Amino acid sequence: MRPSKRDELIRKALEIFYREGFHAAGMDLLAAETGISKTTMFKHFRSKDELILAVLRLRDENFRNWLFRRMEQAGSPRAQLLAMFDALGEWFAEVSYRSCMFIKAASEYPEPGNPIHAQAAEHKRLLFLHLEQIASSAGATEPALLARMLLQLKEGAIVTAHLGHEADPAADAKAAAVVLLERFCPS
Amino acid sequence: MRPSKRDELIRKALEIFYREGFHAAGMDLLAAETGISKTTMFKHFRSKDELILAVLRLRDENFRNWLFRRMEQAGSPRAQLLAMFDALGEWFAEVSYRSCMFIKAASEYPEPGNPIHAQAAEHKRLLFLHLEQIASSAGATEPALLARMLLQLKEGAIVTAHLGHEADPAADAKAAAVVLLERFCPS
DNA sequence: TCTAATATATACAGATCAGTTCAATTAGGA
DNA sequence: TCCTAATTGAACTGATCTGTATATATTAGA
Repeated sequence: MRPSKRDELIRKALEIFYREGFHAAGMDLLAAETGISKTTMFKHFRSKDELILAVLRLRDENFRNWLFRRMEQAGSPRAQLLAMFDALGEWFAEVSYRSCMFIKAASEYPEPGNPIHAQAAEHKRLLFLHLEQIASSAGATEPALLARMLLQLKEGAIVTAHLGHEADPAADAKAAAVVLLERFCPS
Repeated sequence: MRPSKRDELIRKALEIFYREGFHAAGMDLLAAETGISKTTMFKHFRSKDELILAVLRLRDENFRNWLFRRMEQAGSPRAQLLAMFDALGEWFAEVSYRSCMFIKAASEYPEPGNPIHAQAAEHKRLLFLHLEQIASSAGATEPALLARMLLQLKEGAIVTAHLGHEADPAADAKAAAVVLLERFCPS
């Protein structure tokens, strides 16, 4: 029960950073919106950047758990790969949808050497490793290449859902994925 | 010769915003790095947001001119569509590459109603219209769908080139585009 | 009830934020 | 040369930034 305040802070900070942006959301705003005093925040985290890193760790865990579980429900490896885009479609439909937290983090901390940037990159790497394994299970001729292609469609759909005018970016990405699977994943 | 200071400011502000981010780069930093006084900046632009809008207008013009010219050199419509990814590859290889200015703008101004966000979205729309027309010239069965798919690959490659570990995102995207063209663009 | 950890409010430091004011300076065109 | 517009430096406003200091209040276990 003791670390609950810390967890509560991370959880609420995640929502606020996602909604407002990292630079735009100051520590005073976090204190006001979370009801957690600034003193407590800086007792749990030495700096704002460390809080952001903790937020990104939570987001990575939540997002991968959510996505991979949705994919598992689909059954065959091939169906799992396509199910990713169905999950994305549900995500995009949320009214609070505002793109990917890690793309946003990389946008605000553009230097690759920055720890926040590096942690965002690590999330993408973990996604790749998982997709590569599923592509391999699906009997893909080039699992790594197929995984990279599907992930590019995913990132493109995420950006387009936030920035574009298109009706259903997830459906477009899925349709493209079907074609790629036909080519690289003989069934 | 009179509006040169204004143009110079926009041009230099573009580089600084692209490198540092919009929130991270303050007006004082702009004044220090451009050598243009803050007084002059606020005489040309009522606010920082208006300067950002001017920067995005310039970036839109520059980027589309550059990309479309590279594509035109390729010859046939089908080759033009693929040439987009070759151009992306050259862009990604620049040491100063730090993702897409419009994705970054949308990340820092996440509300769709924000004028900066809207202007970034407009850039993506103009890209779509151009690609749709080329896809149509190429005899695509569904030009709009093909254009949306190729653009998703483009955005995905841009994000991956900034945030990923992959060796050559542009080549991956091009390989996927080849497959999509075979399917949607009978030659 | 005592103890020790944890959280609180409040005020503050020092820097930086966007934006303004104003007098002095520079430059171009007639 | 003269006139006008553009630009400048520098100080300034008031708000906000990250982070700290201090003293008080809350909480939970022994």
